[in-house]
Amino acid sequence: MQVQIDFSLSRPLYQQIIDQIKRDIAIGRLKEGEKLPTVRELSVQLAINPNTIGKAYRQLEQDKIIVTRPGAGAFVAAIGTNINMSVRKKIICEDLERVIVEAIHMKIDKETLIRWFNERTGKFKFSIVKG
Amino acid sequence: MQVQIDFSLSRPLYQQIIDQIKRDIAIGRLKEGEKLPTVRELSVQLAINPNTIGKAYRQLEQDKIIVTRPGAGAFVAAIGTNINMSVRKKIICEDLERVIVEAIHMKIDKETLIRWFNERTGKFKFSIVKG
DNA sequence: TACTTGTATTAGTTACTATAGTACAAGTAA
DNA sequence: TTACTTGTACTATAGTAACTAATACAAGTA
Repeated sequence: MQVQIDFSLSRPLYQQIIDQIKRDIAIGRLKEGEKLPTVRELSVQLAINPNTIGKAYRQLEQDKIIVTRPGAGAFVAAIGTNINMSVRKKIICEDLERVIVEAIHMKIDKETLIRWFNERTGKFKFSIVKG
Repeated sequence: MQVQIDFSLSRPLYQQIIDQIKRDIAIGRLKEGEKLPTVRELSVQLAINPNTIGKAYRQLEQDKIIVTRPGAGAFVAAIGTNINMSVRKKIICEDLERVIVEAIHMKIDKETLIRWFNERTGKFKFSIVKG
């Protein structure tokens, strides 16, 4: 696994780590059961305090993105959620609307935005369609 | 104009104000040249410190979303940007990817996400297509 | 002239981020 | 068992952002 940290970004370091691990899973680069680097390994590799890596792992564990076992390490969990569907829709749609608003103020026309969206969705590994 | 603040959200108050004004413009509810509530009016209406409203207005002014004139008030500016197209694409696409990653971890399938996206784009007023 | 409006400044509180150092329970491997 | 590794927990500290508070000021309005 390869994690890239950008100290110039305002986004917190622990959040950048979470972002990239979730992205690697979503893109299929990290698969269920695969072992993640240890907290101490990553802290050396990225020259970041171990507590910061630990915070990221703890958050990922809480969100059921990974499963950790002290002594063994951290492993990618199966993708899943027990959040109510209407809540999930609310969260995702609010995020989508925020991007749309941003695009409009950047004078991006509708067709361009839709094209970009379709280009991006193609890069990821979605769950199997229900039914 | 009607602004709703949710103190329970972690999103900063000044950011919520910015979000809503930008959204109202993008949705066509606020039109170019229209006068916004005064800093003091909003601070009373929302029971928020005037400095917080001022911070939101200053940010909007800097982003050229509104034009302010001390003594007169704040007014909606024309939608526009001087940001390079490749930079705009980078920003928007990173935002889109973050939503897609989130959706995948919430086990939303591709077709559903695309449907939601199309539903949302229909609600907004995009710029005229170039060319 | 009297008033309104956005902006600027200083100060204080709270929360978050990141670092530092230490300790511990659970799993691994000899 | 023993020695080691791993994620977690804890305390402490420094820096930054968000918010509030109070005041002042320049520019526009009536």
